[in-house]
Amino acid sequence: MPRPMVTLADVAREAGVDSSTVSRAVNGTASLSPATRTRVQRAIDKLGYQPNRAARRLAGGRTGAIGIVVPDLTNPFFSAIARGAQRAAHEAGELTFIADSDARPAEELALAAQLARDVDGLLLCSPTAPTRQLDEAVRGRPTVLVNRRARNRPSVAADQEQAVEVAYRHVQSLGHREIAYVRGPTTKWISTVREPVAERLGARLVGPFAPTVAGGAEAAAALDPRVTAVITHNDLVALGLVDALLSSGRRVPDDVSVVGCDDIEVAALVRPRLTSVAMPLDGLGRAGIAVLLQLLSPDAASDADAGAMRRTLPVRLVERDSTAVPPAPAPAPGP
Amino acid sequence: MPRPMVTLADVAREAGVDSSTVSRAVNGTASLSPATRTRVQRAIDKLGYQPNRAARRLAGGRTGAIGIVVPDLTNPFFSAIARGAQRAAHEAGELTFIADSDARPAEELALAAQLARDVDGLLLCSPTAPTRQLDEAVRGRPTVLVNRRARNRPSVAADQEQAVEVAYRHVQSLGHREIAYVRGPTTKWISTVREPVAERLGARLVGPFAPTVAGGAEAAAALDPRVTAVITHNDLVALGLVDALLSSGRRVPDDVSVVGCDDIEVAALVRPRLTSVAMPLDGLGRAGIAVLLQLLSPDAASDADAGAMRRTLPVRLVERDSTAVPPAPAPAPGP
DNA sequence: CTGAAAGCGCTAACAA
DNA sequence: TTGTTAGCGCTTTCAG
Repeated sequence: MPRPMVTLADVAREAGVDSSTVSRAVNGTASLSPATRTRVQRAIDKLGYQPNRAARRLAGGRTGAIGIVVPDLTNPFFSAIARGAQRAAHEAGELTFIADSDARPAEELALAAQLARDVDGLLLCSPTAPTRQLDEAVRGRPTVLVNRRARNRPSVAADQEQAVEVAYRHVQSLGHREIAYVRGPTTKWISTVREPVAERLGARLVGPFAPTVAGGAEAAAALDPRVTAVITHNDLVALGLVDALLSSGRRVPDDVSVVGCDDIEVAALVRPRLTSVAMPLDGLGRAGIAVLLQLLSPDAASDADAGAMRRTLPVRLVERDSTAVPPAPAPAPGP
Repeated sequence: MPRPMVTLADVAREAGVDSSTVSRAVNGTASLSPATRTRVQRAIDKLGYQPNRAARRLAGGRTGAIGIVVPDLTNPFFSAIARGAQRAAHEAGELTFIADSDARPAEELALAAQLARDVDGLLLCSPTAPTRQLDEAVRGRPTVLVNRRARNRPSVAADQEQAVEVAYRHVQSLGHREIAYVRGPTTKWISTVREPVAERLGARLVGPFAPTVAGGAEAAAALDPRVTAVITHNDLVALGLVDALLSSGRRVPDDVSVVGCDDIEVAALVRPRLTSVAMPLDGLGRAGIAVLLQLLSPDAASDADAGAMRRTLPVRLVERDSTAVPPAPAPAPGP
């Protein structure tokens, strides 16, 4: 039988004090005499009191919960970020609610809006909706963007410019000259920073394609045959690309080298093992929570400072078996 | 600027009725005259009213939220179930909160207990804590177990006996005679039903090992060299096993055939493509929500009926490249 | 069919 | 340092 819930009033009665005193004891809102403090604590322990989140929120207090919105939990990229965030939050004593927007901007906004009413702060992972609309959805709740930047809003992201550069330099140093970059969804922030870099470096852009295994297969079909090295939007695309390439009789890395992005777990499991640019997934989640907690802290930074709260995490190339020196060029016409 | 929240009272004022009337209109709790109904609806639309979940819960009503607890979101098995569940819930107009227990029973109980206070019902995926403790944690909130059974409690699960059988029959029909089953964690419900079946069929049990890629690698080392076919606890184990086998110079499927379980997405991406027993992941999530919604419905089944609410979903073998006929046996000593 | 009124459990002034 | 007093927004008797 579900025992009746223990309330503040119950504890107060047990301890022989007023419920507001118990509240203060629980929240550390004011200083109490050591005597009552221990008396209250004993009552709490005896009764097994647990604060009621709904009541707290209704009364305008903190709930101790953080909301996390991700586009797709089945994407290892996001589940890794979510896991890192959740762990960091729990270590700080905060509960997390995760919600999956199914990569639909409307859903993303709806979820953010819903969650915003029930939690103290929000972590929005790779949100695609316009900043303006995001603002409206969260209605002033402290929010940090993960893997996306926006003017004057707290955010944490991996160094995307570095990601492209490190991948490009790698294949370039191997001797490749015809290098392609497979574009992901154009609306993503990540694309807007990567693609100019890729272009400047001299890569030829192909796509855009969906950031999925299926997208990678499509990209394979669209690839110029002269290209000997490909850098992809993410590992999923790389996986689909490699798979399609192999199926069509081309060898990896003998005929074409492939570099993925994100270094998700399976990258190390497939054959050939995928060379990939490792993103600090766990770190992104943790850093996101760290920033959010700071925003939430009583001595909260002013709104002005909040804009300055951006964190950029470095990436790292993990070299495996999907990259090698380019095939010998067709013999040039004799002199 | 975050506009002030629109409340029932605001709507009531706008419509010229009492707030209780608006409440009734919103919840369909009682019959209203068509006239007021439309008047209220118009006011709601005009003001953009959204019910406040915390207030609802505090007042003892439904919140329209469902909690989902999974052991590990980075495990594709669970993220697929969670996705299915979330979609089904959203289609029914329910919000979902997902929490990851990090595969720790204590955490699992804590999360269930926390969530139980904020949602209408719970979906517990592959919970490992004892039934008694789970009961205590959810405190009478409608709860359905996914991928785990317990006496007299609503649950949905894949047909695990069939899973072992179908895998075993497959390699057996290929001609294998020395067949091993790699055990997962012994405390899992799934293990308690599968292992007796495997044993009865004639498989030799090895393990237990962790249900991870690393566990698979360990299993490879522990494998009797005479074994020509292996059925694993899940695909992750199969992946690790295959990888270790290949690294140690044995060929798959030429020397040893491997059958995974769950048919997670990467099973089709690795080389050799993994033969696997597909579990109805999306279906499990959806079925779980379906049962839960039924439990939640006003004409809720009595507790007695609840125990009868179990659903078993069929599995299906997906044959790929990791299984083949066994290698020719070493020539027997001549007659 | 609809209004009035009493809380749900908690926090936050405001007094004392 | 502690008690008193209002609500937070909503559901739900109980009248009418």
